[in-house]
Amino acid sequence: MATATIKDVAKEAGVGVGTVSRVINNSDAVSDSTRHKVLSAIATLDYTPNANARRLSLGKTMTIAVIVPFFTRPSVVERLRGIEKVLAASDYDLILYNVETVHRRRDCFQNVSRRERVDGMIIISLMPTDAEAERLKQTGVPIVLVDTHHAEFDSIMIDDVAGAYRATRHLIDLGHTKIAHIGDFVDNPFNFQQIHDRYQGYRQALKEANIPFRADYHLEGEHSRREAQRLAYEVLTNHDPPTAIFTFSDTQAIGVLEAARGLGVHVPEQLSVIGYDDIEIAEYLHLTTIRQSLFQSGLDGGQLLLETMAIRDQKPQEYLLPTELIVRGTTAPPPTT
Amino acid sequence: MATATIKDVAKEAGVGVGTVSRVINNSDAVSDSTRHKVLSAIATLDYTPNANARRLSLGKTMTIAVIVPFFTRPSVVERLRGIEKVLAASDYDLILYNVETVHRRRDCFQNVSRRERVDGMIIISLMPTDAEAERLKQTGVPIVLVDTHHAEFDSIMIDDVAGAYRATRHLIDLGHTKIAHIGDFVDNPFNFQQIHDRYQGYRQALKEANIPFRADYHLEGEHSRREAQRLAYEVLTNHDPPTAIFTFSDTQAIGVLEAARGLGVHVPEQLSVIGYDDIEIAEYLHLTTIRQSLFQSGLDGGQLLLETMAIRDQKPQEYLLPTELIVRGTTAPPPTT
DNA sequence: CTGTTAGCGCATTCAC
DNA sequence: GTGAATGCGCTAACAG
Repeated sequence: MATATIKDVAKEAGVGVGTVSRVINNSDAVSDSTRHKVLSAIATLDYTPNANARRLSLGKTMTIAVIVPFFTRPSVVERLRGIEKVLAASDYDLILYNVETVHRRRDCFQNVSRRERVDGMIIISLMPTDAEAERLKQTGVPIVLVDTHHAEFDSIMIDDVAGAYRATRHLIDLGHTKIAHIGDFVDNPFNFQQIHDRYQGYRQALKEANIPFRADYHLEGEHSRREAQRLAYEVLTNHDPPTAIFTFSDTQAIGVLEAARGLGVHVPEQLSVIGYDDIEIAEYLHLTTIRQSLFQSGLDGGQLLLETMAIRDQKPQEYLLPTELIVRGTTAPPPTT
Repeated sequence: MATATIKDVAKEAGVGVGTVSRVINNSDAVSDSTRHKVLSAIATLDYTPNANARRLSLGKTMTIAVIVPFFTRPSVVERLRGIEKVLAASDYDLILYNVETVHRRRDCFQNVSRRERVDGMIIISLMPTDAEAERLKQTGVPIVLVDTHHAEFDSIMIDDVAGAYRATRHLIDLGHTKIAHIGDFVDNPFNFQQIHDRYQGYRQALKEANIPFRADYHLEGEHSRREAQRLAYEVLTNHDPPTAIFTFSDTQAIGVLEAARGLGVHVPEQLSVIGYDDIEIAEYLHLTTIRQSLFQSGLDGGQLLLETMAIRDQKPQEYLLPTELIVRGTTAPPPTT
């Protein structure tokens, strides 16, 4: 209980602490006989090195921080899983910072990377401002961005403009012209760039098809099924309702489906719905959506960080992950009224 | 970049390191004038204390470990969120250990609590064996169990036997007698007690109603929607199919719903389905289920750990969280053939 | 009130 | 090969 230290082991084995340290770290400069003595001393004392002391001495923490917004969202969980998977296979521990408020966001950005608390850092979906990036960079800890981007750092990106374009385009190709978009607040304190990008993709597809943008078809609200349902209800009971709705996420698409069900409007006969992410439940719901490589982005991000920590001082690497249109049962040509 | 140390600050401010340490730790034994000097020195040097050195000196790590199986499962994520919430409000960091293999389970149980790596530990859903408990106890780190139990530790439990009993009973009250149960493997290497408990609750309700247990109505499989779907398909295409199915989780219930849909059997007219957990999507799916306090269990677990770490050496506390039957649209009386 | 000093537990020179 | 000494950065106890 009074956990043994390296000194105890040294005494027990009748050697110096240096020697013990050497066998712990697999130094080859130890004779087999003494190594054996030390090993058995370690065993009888049930000794484990104190990680803190080790880290202090080494100047490394063997932990990497992951900063993630709303980690309970299905899409985020998938990314996290990817990161966790590569980290679990390494010697690094993962410390999780969940941010659900701007205050917490600021706090994490300012403090986590400092205090030699971590050897590396992964930031998911939260785009650093230039000022934040500058500060982050100064701390010297390797950072990789997943699902977001900044010139100063490594990043695994998803082309959300293209993804949203593709979604909208799918609707247009089906014959729709009255296409609404339900998303989060484009201007948001978290600096979620994805919201802006997907909105842009939507606008772009519209423009390209010469479909005038209608402000009353662009609804913004907090990210939740409930809120999306409310917004969908609003636009669907409009005097001139849309025949298709593209949502920022599958979660929101489900809210739209719910609103439609409540209103008795049939999907996809009377209303087409397309989401974004392709979360697991989407398949069961026959939801047409844009698939992005959620899990893969986490995997890649973790991998990239590990590499960056090893090499150091390279110029930032950027990877772009593809999106894919998954056509299922919630989209169809508009009603031929 | 060459991060300033407490010594630099002391020199800059023209004081001793002890004084700097005092102002950092808000000791009141510092005059306002010197405190001010130190503070400004800290500011100009952009100094942040090295957390590692601090921890080594203090003998505390200010981090707590959370060991969680399959953290991507919706129910688990909810619990995790509860824990994260109380930890974020404290000064403790959360380090996450996800276990998806028995090997990893063993590794976590054996090593995480040692090496003064953490000040406390929360184990979710994984029941320690007596041997493991013994070992864990010896490390001296406070531990609380969430959604599982052991006499040696604090725990936040859910009465799964009662929950499963309630679910089965609901079906029986509706008039069903041909009730199947789809769950995980009762004998599993992770030592998930919940599987056993829910199975017991099912058996108990059956017995109490004098409904003989049928082995062919008890299906076991890996925990996933897909597998549950497969099992449901199997039992539903049986020569004498059940009229109701109780599943270990909502996720599996969705698989059952999917199988029913594929087979063209109507829910709830021809088949009743009841799940367990009441995950978010359950409401949208009109799934009848047993609600357990997922988020709350995390909250309580985190809180309990914080308290235990402060008080120390109390006898283990046990809390039991309630379950609740949520009747929605997937259960009804059996068909009156 | 404040400067000085002795560890915290381990890794790493440097001599032997 | 191996033991002893030095330092990682900080806190706490001890003088003053």
